[in-house]
Amino acid sequence: MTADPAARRGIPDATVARLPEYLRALSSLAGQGIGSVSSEELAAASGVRSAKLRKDLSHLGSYGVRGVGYDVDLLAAEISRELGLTQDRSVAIIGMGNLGRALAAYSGFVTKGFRIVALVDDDPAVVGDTVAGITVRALDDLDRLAAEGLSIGVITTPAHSAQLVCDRLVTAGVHAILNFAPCVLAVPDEVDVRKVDLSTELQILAFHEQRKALASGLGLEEVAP
Amino acid sequence: MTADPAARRGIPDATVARLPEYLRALSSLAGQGIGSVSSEELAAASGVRSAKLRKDLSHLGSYGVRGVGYDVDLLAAEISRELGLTQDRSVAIIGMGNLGRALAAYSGFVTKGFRIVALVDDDPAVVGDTVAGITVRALDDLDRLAAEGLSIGVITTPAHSAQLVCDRLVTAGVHAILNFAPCVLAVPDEVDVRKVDLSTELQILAFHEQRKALASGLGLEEVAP
DNA sequence: AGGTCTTTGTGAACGTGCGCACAAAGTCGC
DNA sequence: GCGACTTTGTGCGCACGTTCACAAAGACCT
Repeated sequence: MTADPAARRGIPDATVARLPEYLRALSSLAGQGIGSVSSEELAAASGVRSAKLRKDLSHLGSYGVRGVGYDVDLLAAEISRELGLTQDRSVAIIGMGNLGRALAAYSGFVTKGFRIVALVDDDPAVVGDTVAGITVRALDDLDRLAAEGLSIGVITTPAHSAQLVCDRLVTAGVHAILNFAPCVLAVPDEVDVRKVDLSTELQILAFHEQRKALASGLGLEEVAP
Repeated sequence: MTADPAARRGIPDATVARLPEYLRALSSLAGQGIGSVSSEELAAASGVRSAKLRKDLSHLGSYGVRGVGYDVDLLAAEISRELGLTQDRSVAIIGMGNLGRALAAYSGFVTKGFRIVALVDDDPAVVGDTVAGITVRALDDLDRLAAEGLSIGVITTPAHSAQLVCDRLVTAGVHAILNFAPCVLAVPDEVDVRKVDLSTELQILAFHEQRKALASGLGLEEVAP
C-alpha cells in the first residue's frame, strides 16, 4: 500500500517551510529567462546547502535530470502544486490598524495565489471605510464570509482582542490563522496557527548581538602572545 | 574551567527563540499582580509543555524554588538580562513604504528595550517627511548613524533594493538585520540576518490546508461500517 | 557505440531537540 | 522537628533534521 510514486504522506515540516523560498528563487530565475538550474545554483539562490535542497526536493518526487539539473518551470509548477497554490485561497485581514492596512495594501502575495476577500474591524468608525480598494466590514460579517469559502484569517488586532477574533474565526469554520498579535492563541487541534512577531525577532537578534559582544570583550580572546 | 554557575556558553537556538514568549507571558502575569508561577502555569500561558519550559529555563540557571515555582519578577529580569535587553538597542528602519511606516508607528517594541533612532528612505520625495514623529533621512546618512551606535537594521524595502541596503548596513558596521523583503541576503559570517515573510507563512498554511483537505476527501476516511 | 563527465538521489553518520518519568529539594501542616 | 506533598531540574530514549560521501543515471563528445 501507498505505492504512491511521489512517496507522499509526509513531507517534513522543515522541508515545507523552505519550499516557498525555493519557489521564489525559481520565479526569479524564470524571470531572467533561465530554463534550467543545478541544485548548487538553486541552493545558492535560496540560501541553503545543495545537499539539503536535493533532499528536500526528493520528498516530492524525482523531477531532476542527472547530469543536467532541474527544469525551472517544471519544478516551480511541482512545488506550487505541492503547496496547494494551484487553487486560489481567499484571505481575510482582521484589524485595520497600521499593520493591517499595510498588509492590505501589500501586493506581493496577491500574485502567489492568495486573494484578499475581506477587511474587517470592530470599530464602527472604521467600518465602511475603503482601504486598498476594499470596504471594511464589521466583525459580525465573519460568519457570512466563512460560508463563502474563506480559507485563511490574518489577525492584526491588538493582543487583547486577538483571542476573541480567533474564536470567531474558528467558530465560522476557518482552519488556518496567521497571527500578528503578540499573544498565544488557544485553538482546537484541527486549526493551524502560525505566529509572526517582530518584537520576538528583535529580541532574538539582541541575544546574538550580546553573545558576540561578550565573546569578543572578555573570556574568549586569545592569550597574549 | 567554565565553572560558570549558569553553565552558559551555549543556550540552544530553539530555547532562545522561546525566551521572548516566556518574557511576554511573565509581563502579562506581573501586570495582573501575580508574583509566582509554576512551570505548568507559565507553560500554558506560553503555549508549550511544562517539561520543555523547565528544560529551557534550566539552561540559564536555577531560578525556581522546588515545591513553589518561579518568582515572576526575578525570572523576567533574568530572561531580560540573558536576551541582552538590559541595555537599550537602537533600531533603524530602511524603506518607508506601507510596511516601514506601520512598523515605525508600532509602539509595541519600544517598551521592550528597543528604540527607533532613524527612518531611512532612498526616495528624495520622502526624505525630510515626518513619520511617527521622526524625520526620514537619506540613505547616505547610514554611516553616520552606525557611528552613533546603531545596533539593528530593519529592511522594509522592495526586494530589488534589499541587497544594496544590506550591503550599506554591513559596511557601516551593523551586525544584526531583520529582513522583511522577500529575498535572501548575502552577508559575512559575523552578521546575523533574520527573515520575516508573510507570503511564506501563507504558503505554509496553504500546504497544511490542502493536506487536511486531501486527507478527509480521499484515501484516509474510515472503512464503511 | 562507448567512454567520460556531470549532477542527481540517497544511505549512513551525526547532532539537535523533545518528552517522559523520576529523583532531589524545598514548603507546609501538625 | 518530622512527615507528606508539591514542584523543580535532569538523565535517558526517541524522533527529527542536517551533512557527508558515493553510487546510479543520464548527457555529451568523439
